[in-house]
Amino acid sequence: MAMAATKGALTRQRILEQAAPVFNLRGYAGASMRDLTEATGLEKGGIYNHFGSKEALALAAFDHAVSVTGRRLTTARDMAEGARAQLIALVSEFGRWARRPALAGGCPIMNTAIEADDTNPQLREHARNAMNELHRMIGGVVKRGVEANELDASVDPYALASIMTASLEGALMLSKLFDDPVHMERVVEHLTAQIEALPSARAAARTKKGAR
Amino acid sequence: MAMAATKGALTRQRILEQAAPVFNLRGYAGASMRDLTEATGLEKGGIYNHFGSKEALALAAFDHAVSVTGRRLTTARDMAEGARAQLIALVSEFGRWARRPALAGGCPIMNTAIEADDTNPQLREHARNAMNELHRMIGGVVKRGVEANELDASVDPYALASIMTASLEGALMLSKLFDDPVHMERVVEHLTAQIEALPSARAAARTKKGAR
Amino acid sequence: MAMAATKGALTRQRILEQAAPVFNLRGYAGASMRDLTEATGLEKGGIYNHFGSKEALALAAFDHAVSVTGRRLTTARDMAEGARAQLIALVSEFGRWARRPALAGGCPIMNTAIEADDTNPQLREHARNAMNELHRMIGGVVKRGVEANELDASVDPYALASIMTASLEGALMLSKLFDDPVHMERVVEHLTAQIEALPSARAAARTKKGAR
Amino acid sequence: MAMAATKGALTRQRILEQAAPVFNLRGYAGASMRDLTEATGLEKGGIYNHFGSKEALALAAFDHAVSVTGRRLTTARDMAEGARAQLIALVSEFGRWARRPALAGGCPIMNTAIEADDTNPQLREHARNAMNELHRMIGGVVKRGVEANELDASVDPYALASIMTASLEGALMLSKLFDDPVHMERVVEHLTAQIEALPSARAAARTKKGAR
DNA sequence: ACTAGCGGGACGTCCCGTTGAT
DNA sequence: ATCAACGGGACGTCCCGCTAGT
Repeated sequence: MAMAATKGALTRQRILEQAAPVFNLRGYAGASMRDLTEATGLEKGGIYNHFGSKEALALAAFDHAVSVTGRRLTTARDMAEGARAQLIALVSEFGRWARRPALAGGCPIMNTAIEADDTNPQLREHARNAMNELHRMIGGVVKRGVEANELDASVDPYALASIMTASLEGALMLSKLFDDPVHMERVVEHLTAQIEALPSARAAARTKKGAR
Repeated sequence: MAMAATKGALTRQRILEQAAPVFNLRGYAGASMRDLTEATGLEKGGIYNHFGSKEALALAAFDHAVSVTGRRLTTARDMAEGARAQLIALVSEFGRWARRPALAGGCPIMNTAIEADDTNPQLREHARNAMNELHRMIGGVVKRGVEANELDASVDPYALASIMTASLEGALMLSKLFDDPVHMERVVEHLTAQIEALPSARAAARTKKGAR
Repeated sequence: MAMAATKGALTRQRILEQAAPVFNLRGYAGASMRDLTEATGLEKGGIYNHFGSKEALALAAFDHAVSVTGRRLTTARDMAEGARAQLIALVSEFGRWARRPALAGGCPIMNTAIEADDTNPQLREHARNAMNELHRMIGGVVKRGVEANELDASVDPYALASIMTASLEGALMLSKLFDDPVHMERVVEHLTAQIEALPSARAAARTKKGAR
Repeated sequence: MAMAATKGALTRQRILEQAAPVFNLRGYAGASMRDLTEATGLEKGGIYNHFGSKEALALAAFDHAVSVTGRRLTTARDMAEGARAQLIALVSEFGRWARRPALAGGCPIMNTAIEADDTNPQLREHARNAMNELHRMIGGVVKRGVEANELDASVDPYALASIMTASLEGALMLSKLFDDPVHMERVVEHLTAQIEALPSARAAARTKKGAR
């Protein structure tokens, strides 16, 4: 039973892997079924066996792309210890994508946000969810840093998340546009300095403990 | 009369004004000639009298959009005095667009950069030029601030420009995606603080002189 | 004054003469301004000086065509004496058009009736008026024949008119379609026999006068 | 299945049925693709899948129209017995069309003959064929009447056909133009009388035998 | 009366996304 | 999974009827 589904599921997976970069490079409006058949090596009918419409395939391919890139970030984060180190690991991993993209075409979340926000509610919803995950990933690191008395409680987790997300995504866009990683490098450097300069909780703790 | 060629030019201008938001909202691949005829009130023939192709119209509409939004920024800049004030004025004007877009659909430069960077060399070139202008606008303010002994020479004009551009564009994307201006507000606040904290030239001079 | 209008009026007349066969051959929808400029040797502006629209020119050209062909019929009629002879003259003249059209393209009234009856109320109205004239021309000959005691009062002028008009127009269509005058010849022969066989008034008169 | 090709053929048929009255009403030059898409409910692509060009569709629609109207005539003919009765049945059926057209817009053969004779050789050829059929339908009834010793051999089948066709077509045109069936009624009455008065073969035989 | 150019829109090709038969 | 065919509609060319400027 589980095996019966296996072959089809593999094909489905293969389609997603090969369709994701196509959508990410050409956009959802710009990618044609022809582009997809060429990328997958399947005929249209073959694709339609697994996805009811181009729209459904686009959504699944987007989710696939997000999960791939997301995994890269969580892995990077998990290899570091301490809030500042984890934040810097995230910045650093994302920054690397200016030279070696995690997925051809750039960040799928930003690409989809830009293309779909005014035109495709379904895709926009997926993009919102994905961006939220990224946001929460960063905010979560900060939160745990505060809880672990590593960062001062005055650090607003989601303000920092907004700033980091915005500048990293913006920098990726700039570096892709100019085909020049320098923009990303500047932003990475800036963010790293900001993160290192985040106020430590020790002072507050000391105040509390040793006060009076 | 000298003004003989007027009528056609007016129509051309009208087309640009009405086509620009269409392209900016739907993307260049997503905007159909039908969308454009509906937006302009002209039929295909009427449009093709003024632009040789949809591509040519897209380029002209992009340039028009850029010049409109660019003018907003230069105006804001010119109403302030001093490098820091001008930088803050730019940030503030751009930040306003999260609530009241200068052009329906967001920043045309970012939108076009995202859509066209992998697919449309012509558009990408225009987007590069436009982004370069923005970059130079910010860098220029810093440079003149240094020359006027207002900012310390250690401030790298183009590093700051990359950081500001990236985070503003990224923030606009976030606020549009979530339909929530808070992301832009956080970034504006952050950038404002950064700008205010830029080292003054006097301090550096004093330090040099009075050191030891 | 009268002379001042002369040159323009001549041009107007020339346009009508050269436009009429174009419309009659190609139809009003099928004739383009280009066809008309080529036929007249004028540019579009030249024609529009004399006619406010293609529609207006078409109406005038139709009326011109009708007056030309109508004149041929009245002339033929007026060269004969007596009702039967006049009717036969009309049939004969119309019949001649199968071999030598009075106007290139056939009978403008029928052509216009066929083309315009469902689509162009203005043209249809002109066609109705023209056809009515033809009808009255035939009916008038019969009427006067009855009044002159040449034909029996039992002859219905307008029934005969309908029959003659219908079969002559139909025959012209057939002969044009097949490029074969035989159809017209058969109808002319038939109508001539019918006309000759129309009951004379003498019998009725005699009856009246010498009745028992 | 054997019926595999069914769907497309049905659509093709539907297009013909809905395009035929459009062409018949507006003419072949006057009917636009837009008129046809509106009438058929299909878009251009849908129509061009089934017909290679507007011209090809026009020809097929004409043939369809002719076959529909032709069938009406053959049915009427076949419900009568004897040459005279069959001729009268044909006249009567055709005459009915002045009040209730067999096809919106009148007789497609005449309409096409008038529009296409000077401009469209292909359509003219189809019109010739169709008119020939009608001609032969009438002539055939007469011929068989002669062979069956019902009509005298002196009756010329094709002369009668010309006269009947011409006057019926002409009468239909008149009644449509004036929106008044009286013209058709007069012609139907006239033709009916003519048909009834056709010399019988018996009379001729008797004459021959019993002459002098 | 000519000329250039306007805005309109018909036309037909091409390819899109989708379906169904095999 | 393939393949052929379907209906849809975007695209751009071309020419239409008409206007304005000279």
